[in-house]
Amino acid sequence: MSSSPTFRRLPRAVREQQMLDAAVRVFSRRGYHAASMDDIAELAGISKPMVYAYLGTKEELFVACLHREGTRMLEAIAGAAAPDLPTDERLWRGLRAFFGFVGAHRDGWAVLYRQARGSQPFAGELAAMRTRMVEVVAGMLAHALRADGREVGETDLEVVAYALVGASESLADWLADHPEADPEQTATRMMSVAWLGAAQLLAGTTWPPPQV
Amino acid sequence: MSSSPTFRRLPRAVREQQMLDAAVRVFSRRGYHAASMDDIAELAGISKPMVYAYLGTKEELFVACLHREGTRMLEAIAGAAAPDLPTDERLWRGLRAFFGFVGAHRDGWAVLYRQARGSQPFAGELAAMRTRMVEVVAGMLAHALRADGREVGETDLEVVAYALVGASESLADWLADHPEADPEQTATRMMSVAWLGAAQLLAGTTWPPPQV
Amino acid sequence: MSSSPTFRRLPRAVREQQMLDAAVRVFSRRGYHAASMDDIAELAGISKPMVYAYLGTKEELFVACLHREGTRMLEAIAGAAAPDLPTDERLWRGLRAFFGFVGAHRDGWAVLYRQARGSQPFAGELAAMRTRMVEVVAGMLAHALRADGREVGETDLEVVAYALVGASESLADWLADHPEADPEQTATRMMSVAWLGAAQLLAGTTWPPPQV
Amino acid sequence: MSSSPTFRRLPRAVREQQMLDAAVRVFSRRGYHAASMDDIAELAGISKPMVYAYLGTKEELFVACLHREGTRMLEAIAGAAAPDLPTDERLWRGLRAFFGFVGAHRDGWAVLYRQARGSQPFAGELAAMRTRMVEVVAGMLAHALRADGREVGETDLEVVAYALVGASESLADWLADHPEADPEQTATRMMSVAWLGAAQLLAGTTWPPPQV
DNA sequence: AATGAATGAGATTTCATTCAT
DNA sequence: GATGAATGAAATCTCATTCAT
Repeated sequence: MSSSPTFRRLPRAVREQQMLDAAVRVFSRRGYHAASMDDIAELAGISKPMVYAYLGTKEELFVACLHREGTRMLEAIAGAAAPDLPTDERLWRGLRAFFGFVGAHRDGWAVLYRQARGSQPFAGELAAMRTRMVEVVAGMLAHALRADGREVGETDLEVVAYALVGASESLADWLADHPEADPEQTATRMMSVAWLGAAQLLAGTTWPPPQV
Repeated sequence: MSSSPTFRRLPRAVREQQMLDAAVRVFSRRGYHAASMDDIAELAGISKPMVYAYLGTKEELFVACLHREGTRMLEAIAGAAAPDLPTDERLWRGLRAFFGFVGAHRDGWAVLYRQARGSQPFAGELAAMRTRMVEVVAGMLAHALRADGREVGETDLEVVAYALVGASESLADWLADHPEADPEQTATRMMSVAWLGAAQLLAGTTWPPPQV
Repeated sequence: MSSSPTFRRLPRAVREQQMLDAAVRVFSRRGYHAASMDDIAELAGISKPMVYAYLGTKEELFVACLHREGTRMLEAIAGAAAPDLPTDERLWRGLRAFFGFVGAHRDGWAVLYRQARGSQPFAGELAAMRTRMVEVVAGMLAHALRADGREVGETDLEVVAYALVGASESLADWLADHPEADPEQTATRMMSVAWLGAAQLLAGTTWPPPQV
Repeated sequence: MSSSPTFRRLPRAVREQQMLDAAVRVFSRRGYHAASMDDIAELAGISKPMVYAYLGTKEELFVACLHREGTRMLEAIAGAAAPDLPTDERLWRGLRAFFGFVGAHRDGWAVLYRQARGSQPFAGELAAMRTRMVEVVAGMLAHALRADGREVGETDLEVVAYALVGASESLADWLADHPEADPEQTATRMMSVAWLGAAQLLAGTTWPPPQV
């Protein structure tokens, strides 16, 4: 009897995933503040004290969501942009993976990320993820530069990467607001802007053009 | 005597500005939810009921802040980017004005804007401002294209503008997080990416390169 | 110039009536508590401090409304039920006047009265009005009795009068809730119950019938 | 030990009754608006959030009180007025039960009922209870009529029932204001008026008498 | 392991009411 | 006489969080 086929006492790891699933949904739909721990516990089909026991405070719970979804997204991107490909191909595949992910998990990353921006409590986690993201992009660019025998200041690199990441996020929003749009085509458009702009920049072309 | 130096009973318009000033500061520093109406009233040197009487609900108050700061910023940009200049010059001056504004009002627009993203109640106001912004940028690009005798689909234009706006917002964040950074130089960097990328794109170059 | 044909500075009495008109309307429509002094002042086309200066506190203002409307109603009844008529005729005319008044001033009587019931602050005024009312009815009954050479205990008289007044009030509510109903017919129905019941009672018939 | 005499953590049903008891008292004594949720919670010996958790909004709480007390009273009346008794006996027992109930629970039904009248939010509940009450009375009258082979229009019946209910309520008020009065005697007085009046009316006697 | 019961603390909002001009 | 400006005080409601079973 205790070993009934419908498990009540699930192993901890499974329960935690259920809770995170519920939390991501509720946070996404209602926003961080409007979401209540009651809502989350109810959607997870579990009592509130369990949520606290397993995942801690509301803030900690949100960070956990952020972490899981962010990691999933980074993995999707990293898995697509294999390091042995040429840089433009890597960038392209990375962007495609990014927009694909955003399109597929409308509940997930992008929404959480938007919630987190501008809320001090999450600055730490946010900064960490952004850094990981920027590092990936900057890494690609640096690799291309080195292959080309060129050198660029670190700050320059960071800023460019930042701009690319920001542009992508912005288009992710645009995509979220235009459900009929095609993620693939959006990725193509972003790639055009990014690649052409970044390529030129890294090739040494600058603005304003050198005054003769 | 009648013009006593300690003013009580100020006219409505003055008080409203004081309140908005206070509200912008508090919202920026603590975030929308953590900010309390008590805090705002206290900083404005007035009692809470006055805030409600003049500016309405907390939500309405935030929208009012958003509106005032956004309008100020748009005016700063529009004032800098005179329509009779060449496009690259307009874009450059616009960006310089934008980053200058963000650098000078670190409490203002950019932070509020971040708060508002992802909060449904502000979606309307936000969309309106983003639209105004995108229109300005898209207008510049379209002008340049037409002057060049080229034609580009409206969606393409919108997406590119979106990407540029997003990239700029992202760098504004970066600027806010790096107080030692120079707004002017940040503008230059952004201009490089934007102009070179957009210019190429609009010039007809696309990615991927046509396969031979 | 000061004697412009459109009077701004109205004599006090007129202003007070305007305010009372506005107050009766607002109290009736929204209920005592939901009605705000702002609403009343606005509808009266005057500033709030004037309301306070002329008619005092919100509570006092409500009592003033109650008083004015109640007096009007009592006058209407008293005017209809001339003391030199036979008792049944007086009662009938009184009831007809009462239901006519209620039908005509649905805002005034019914709602004000309903508001006031059960609110301690107005118990005093209310009790006074009910007493006046009960006295009138009891007076009619006593007159009829005396004319008939019969005597009835004072408490009995009061209680019967109370019951009649209560029944009338109840039908007044019913009338207020059934706008299609005819006040005159309602008065007739009430008269039937009242007269037949009271008449029998006063005639010496009682319930239960004397056990043989 | 487990059944410690100082109970904390009572089961929900018990706490709900405690809260309703407290709410009825506070609402009765202070009136709906003057009553604060703090007062009620304190009298119930519990914290405010529990009241909200179990019984909802202040409005809902008041409706719950109304419902409980109204049901109790109707049950007291229905239990006393057994359907197999002759009509006058049923009416008499019903009235006695009514005045007995009102006399015993001076805090309860009658006072709440008065609060509710004229407040829109409670119109629904109120109408329902009044309807139940009127139906009971009208049922008695209709039964008597049918037994007598007579027929009366439905509206007539409703109006008469209304008048009787109103008269009873009014005497209930009178009883509440005269603590020394005897409920039983008050019931007798009401019965006299009601029965004699209604009996005559239903017997076909009307007012005015047919003009010869 | 799991949960119903319970609460401290604080937020927004609304009014009646009064200065000061 | 008349009013815009201003506020003290309070009420409702919600939540994250924790006992005790």
